[in-house]
Amino acid sequence: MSASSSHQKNTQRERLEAREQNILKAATEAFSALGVDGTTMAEIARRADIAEGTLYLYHKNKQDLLAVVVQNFWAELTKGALIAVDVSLAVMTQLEQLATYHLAALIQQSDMVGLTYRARLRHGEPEYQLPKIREYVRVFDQIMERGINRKELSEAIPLWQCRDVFYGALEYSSRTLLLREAEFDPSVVKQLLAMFQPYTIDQTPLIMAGQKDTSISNRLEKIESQLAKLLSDRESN
Amino acid sequence: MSASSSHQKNTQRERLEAREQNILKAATEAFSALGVDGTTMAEIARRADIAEGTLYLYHKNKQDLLAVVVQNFWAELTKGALIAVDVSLAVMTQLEQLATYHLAALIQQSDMVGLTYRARLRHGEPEYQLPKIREYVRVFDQIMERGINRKELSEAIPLWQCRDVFYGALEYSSRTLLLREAEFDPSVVKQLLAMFQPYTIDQTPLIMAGQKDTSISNRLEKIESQLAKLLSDRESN
DNA sequence: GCGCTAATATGATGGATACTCATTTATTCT
DNA sequence: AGAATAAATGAGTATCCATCATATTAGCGC
Repeated sequence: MSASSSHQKNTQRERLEAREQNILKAATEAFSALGVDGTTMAEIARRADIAEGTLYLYHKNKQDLLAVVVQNFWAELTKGALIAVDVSLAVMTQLEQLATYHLAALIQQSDMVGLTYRARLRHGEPEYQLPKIREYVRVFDQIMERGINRKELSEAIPLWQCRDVFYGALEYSSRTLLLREAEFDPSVVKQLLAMFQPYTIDQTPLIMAGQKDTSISNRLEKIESQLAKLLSDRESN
Repeated sequence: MSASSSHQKNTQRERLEAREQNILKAATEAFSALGVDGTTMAEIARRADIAEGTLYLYHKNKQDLLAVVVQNFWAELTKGALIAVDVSLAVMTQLEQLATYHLAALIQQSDMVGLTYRARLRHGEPEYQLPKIREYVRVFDQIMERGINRKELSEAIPLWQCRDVFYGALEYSSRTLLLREAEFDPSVVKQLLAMFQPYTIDQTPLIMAGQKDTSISNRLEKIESQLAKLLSDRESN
């Protein structure tokens, strides 16, 4: 094989790949700016600088294109989440990092959340979850598993229910913040994490700057036993 | 006024009202069964047994009709919630009732949740919340207020964040349950309520079997009084 | 009851858009 | 270079939302 032919083939493939990316970008921007119904296939084609018919060589239909856009969004989000979380830190800190990242992303790209709901709605099929969202959600699961392995979290922790509380609360909070036209609010994350405290088995106090602090019930138990001892000593006198 | 003329006028109004209800019912069933995109205005008209053009005498357009359908759903849900909650019981029990009712409704009418997301999406307007949903959400707020007034909940409770956790978690959980094709699961409610325990000022232990235990502030108060006694005893010696 | 007026209902029609397909253009292989 | 294959095009089609001129019905004074 000659270098030139190889090169040619390469650039050809690259051109196809580039076009694919072009379409993805054009569609993402259009959907995001104009909404699904406000975006015509003609508009996407125009933005990607191709003919309308060409779109259908890359994507079966509009719904399919939307699904790809949304999947791509969540895949990117997963990448960012993995970077945002520092596995060397305490798991509660990791959760805080993930929650902060997640909430900020939802607020900043709220339009994508709307598109996600729209993409899920494939009528007929029995409520299907996009695979890339599944992957994203697993970031949380991995942190929790780490926590259990490291004995920082109780083994009895109801994993999937915690996950639902975590993502559900953040999603709802992002909507609330947007409705109030408010910015990112760290207290949301703080409050949410506080509700997970009962599941922690804390060894070291540290963690969570600004957070008053950690496993209160653990410390309470210690105080209670000390007090009980003092009182019983007193009585015996 | 003659009885007959009054009656006539009445039936005329009633007929309009009945038609309105017919349209609402037809639209609700169609949207629910076929999805927004799968439902044509012609189909709704057919189901309501009127001409297509007549629809537009009652509703400006499809989006508007969808909004009415969704609003009606949440209004009905509010009625049900008010019945499901027994204000004479402890607030945590009321929360449990509301959570149970809410989760069951979301599962049973999951299609309506999808329609709700779709109805919210009015592009251009800055993320607007449907008034009837606002009313529904207030059911939670009222319970919480009662709890504070009755001293069953801490005054320091972050109300709107708790609300977001409550509804967010339940909404997310309903999706999870549906994906697993599972039924209503009371443990979801139990776990969620357990996370609210730290905010309770419990006078009586009861509530929530399985929950390890209860009000930290209660324990703190006890400790504080014991400590104070100890210290004052010490000083008097 | 009988016109007259206002309110209500209708469905054919226009305009817009998602998707198809016959044709054209580009690329690869010999 | 030329045949064969792959990719791209955009005019055409079917569908659907929304409108509006026309038709039907109801209200009401006489």
